[in-house]
Amino acid sequence: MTDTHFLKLRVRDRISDEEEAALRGVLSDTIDMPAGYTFVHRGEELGYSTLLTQGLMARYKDLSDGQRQITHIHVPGDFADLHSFTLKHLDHAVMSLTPCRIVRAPHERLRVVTETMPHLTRVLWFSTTLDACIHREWEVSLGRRNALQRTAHLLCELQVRLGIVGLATAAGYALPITQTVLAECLGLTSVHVNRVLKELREAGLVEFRGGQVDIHDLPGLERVAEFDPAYLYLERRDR
Amino acid sequence: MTDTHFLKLRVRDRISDEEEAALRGVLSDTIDMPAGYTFVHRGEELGYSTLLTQGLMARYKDLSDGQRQITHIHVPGDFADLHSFTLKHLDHAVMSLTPCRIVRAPHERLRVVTETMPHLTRVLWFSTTLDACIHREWEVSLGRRNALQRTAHLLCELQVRLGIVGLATAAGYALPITQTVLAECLGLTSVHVNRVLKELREAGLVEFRGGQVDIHDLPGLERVAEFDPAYLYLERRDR
DNA sequence: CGTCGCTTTGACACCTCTCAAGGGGGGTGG
DNA sequence: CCACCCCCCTTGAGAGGTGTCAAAGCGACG
Repeated sequence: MTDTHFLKLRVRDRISDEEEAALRGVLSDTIDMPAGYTFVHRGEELGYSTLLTQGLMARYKDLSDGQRQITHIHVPGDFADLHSFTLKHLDHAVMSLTPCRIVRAPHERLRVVTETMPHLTRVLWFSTTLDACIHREWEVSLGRRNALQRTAHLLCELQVRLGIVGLATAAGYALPITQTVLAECLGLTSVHVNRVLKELREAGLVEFRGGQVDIHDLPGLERVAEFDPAYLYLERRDR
Repeated sequence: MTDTHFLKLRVRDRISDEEEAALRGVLSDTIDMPAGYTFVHRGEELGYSTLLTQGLMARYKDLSDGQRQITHIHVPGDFADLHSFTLKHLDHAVMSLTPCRIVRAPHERLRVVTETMPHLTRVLWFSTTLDACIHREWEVSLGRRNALQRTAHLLCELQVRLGIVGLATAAGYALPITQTVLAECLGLTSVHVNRVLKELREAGLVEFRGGQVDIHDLPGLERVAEFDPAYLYLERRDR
């Protein structure tokens, strides 16, 4: 069930059998949780990182006036909080957006990896820098793209990221979240997201309904978003 | 001249003499460059990372319509592109905002560190995850804070980050950039940044003029920004 | 069959952008 | 030494994108 993670890693690097075994050895308990459950609170001391194997999760920050900004969406195969290994406690919270299955990776075991397996350590390090690449692209969206482009861009990103782990095709993917959650990713209100989705639908590009994204015109969608997947580092390299 | 970097590291962790020596050994040539010089282009293959010792730099992405989003500002002591060690090539460009002095850290030397010095490796890894923390806070600003709060927040962040390396006090700091650059950080137009700065000035909070930030009311400014420096991880911990 | 959460739509407000013009300061060349 | 120029800052007027408020529709579920 952790195969999605190795799928994701192997898109970007060569992972030896020994490394795969070591990484599997890092993992401990499997836990299931319902949707909408905040299982890492801001500032909380963490002794393990969380590998997501099923479902969608989000990193988010709350503001004093009740607003919320989601800073990252996690798909199966992602370490949701590998960065807590170096940070110790997080500057944000992490919640499940759908029912999720996770596997824990205790930090003391990760530490052993970093002390014995340099290449695998670089692969894990890369994984956190890849998260940062996505953060930067979201900054660009939030800062410079209008609501339509921004929404289209997120849908394109998720198509690629879910596609890597076999959960999306060019025709679409399951995205069982509400328009309100989408709005919290996009720095918009749910009312406006609704209007934008209508516009994308009427343009014949993509339809988001009932937790399902149906892509009718992927090139068209990517054109609207000016989507360039380079920031997702899909090519295989040695780290 | 690389002392600012060790100042920054030592705020967050214990660095042994041996580790300091190893890190100094990683560094090679010192280079000076003028303001406004893009010295890392998007997608370019990189064989070294860049430690900034003097001046300000920015990571940015250009959009097809000529807009630009700055995703991060670097202050002295920062590795501007340590993440290129694991990424190999960057998804964004890096430029000098002011005249800068940098020191290069060849990747093959960094690799030796990651194969022999686990703790120092984690410290370097931490440094890239700290960048990601700042990216996330910028996402929150860009997505949820209005122009006034957003501007105030950036000025607070720079006060702290420059303060760590002795380049800011509670009374202010040098910030020799234009309002246009500020706008490219904040996802605004320079015209609107100008209006916001006027509002902050007339509220008696802060004055930005001639490349100098004069803070007249730091608590007031932090209140407007709802600034909480937790995301900058100012406490010392073992990584 | 009622309730509750999510979606959808409309009218209007407001924040930020766009376009435009003028002012100021520093550098450069005559 | 002065004049000019260029870049940046400043301000105004109007436009437009997104938010706010409100109400109705819809579907899942008990």
